[in-house]
Amino acid sequence: MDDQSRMLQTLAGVNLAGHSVQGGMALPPPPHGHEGADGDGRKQDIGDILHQIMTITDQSLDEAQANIRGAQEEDPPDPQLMRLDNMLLAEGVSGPEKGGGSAAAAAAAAASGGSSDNSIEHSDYRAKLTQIRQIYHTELEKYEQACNEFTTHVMNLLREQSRTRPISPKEIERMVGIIHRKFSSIQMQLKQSTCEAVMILRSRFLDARRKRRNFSKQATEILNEYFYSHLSNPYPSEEAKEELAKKCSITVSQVSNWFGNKRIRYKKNIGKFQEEANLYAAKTAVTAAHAVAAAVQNNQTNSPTTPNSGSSGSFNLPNSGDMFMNMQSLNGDSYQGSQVGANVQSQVDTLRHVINQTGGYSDGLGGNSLYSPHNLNANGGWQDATTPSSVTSPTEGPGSVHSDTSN
DNA sequence: TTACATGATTTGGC
DNA sequence: GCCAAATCATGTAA
Repeated sequence: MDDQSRMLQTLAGVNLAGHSVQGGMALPPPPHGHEGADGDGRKQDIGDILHQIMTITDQSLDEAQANIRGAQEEDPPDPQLMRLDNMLLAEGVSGPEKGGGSAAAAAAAAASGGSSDNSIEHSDYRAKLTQIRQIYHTELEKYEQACNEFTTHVMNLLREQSRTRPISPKEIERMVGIIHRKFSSIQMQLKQSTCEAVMILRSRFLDARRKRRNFSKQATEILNEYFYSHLSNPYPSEEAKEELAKKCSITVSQVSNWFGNKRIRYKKNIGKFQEEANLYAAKTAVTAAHAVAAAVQNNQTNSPTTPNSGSSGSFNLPNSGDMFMNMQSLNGDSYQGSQVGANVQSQVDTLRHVINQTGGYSDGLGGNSLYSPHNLNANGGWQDATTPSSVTSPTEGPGSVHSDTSN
């Protein structure tokens, strides 16, 4: 295996099929349509070349060279080479360097939801891709230089030979053509190896991204707090999702996934989540109680005769959702326990939950009947919840009875 | 090793 | 495009 291949493979973390090495030069297996070009084959080719050099006749070398160049320019591009070139261009290995990496990196970033939480992985990916790119260009340059040097060397030999015996331009063309083909095949192998390395790096990078990682405790706590304090309507708006994503250092789609999973799993087994619900309810109850007390006091101050809507009544307040949205938009952090006072709906949820917990069970259903039946309709949907779309449009609150709940 | 928890993906409905 | 539901795949604790 040659140094270049080894380097690329090390970067990609794999062992590609071994390639023969001679004199530090990569000796790849032939691309399709080329005959054997392994180590022995190459030796044979060089033998042929030397043999041809010895039999070259006295002709105009300059003219021959011109013919060679012309012939090369007219040669149709190898389709496989074109594919490789396109791939390398697309991956950002060849062509102008793109800012910070490649199309693949950009695609990977897009796949991640564009968040910054994977920036470390991105920079790692980009660093490795840059290394591959550097190796590729270094090797390519080396090959081109070697090709030119060797061609010049051969041409010089031919010049010398032409003094003693006739050399036909056709033979010169043929010989130089052999040299170029040989170097082209080496270049092709370099491109193949580079493509492989990039593909492996990319797949590894994407695989790593696909790997499931549990969210941090703090993130789970924040999400749970929001969920249980919005149990009547656990459909965070886009803004709330973004806020949660920011707080939890995850992507918005991860927040969506989390809520999707949470809703379905909660609904499937409310009893199992009861303890967790109690925990978060208790956690936020104190804050909520303080906030409600403050609100009550405020109401008494401003309007002592305001009828008490009561906790059970406020649960169905048509505008409770509006209040939540408005308050949330004011501070943007209303879902946090410390600031849950801003979220009247969540306060009500929490208090209802605690009240239900302490108030005992009305039937034999145990904890399961506590307050989820108020939230889940017969079809399993969140009865009091507005439709997800209405969540983002705070013109209606959860209390405004919808018949089009999701299920 | 196993069972369970959990994040991600897929599928189908709307 | 968002959701519910089912499912997959991996992390984790016993």
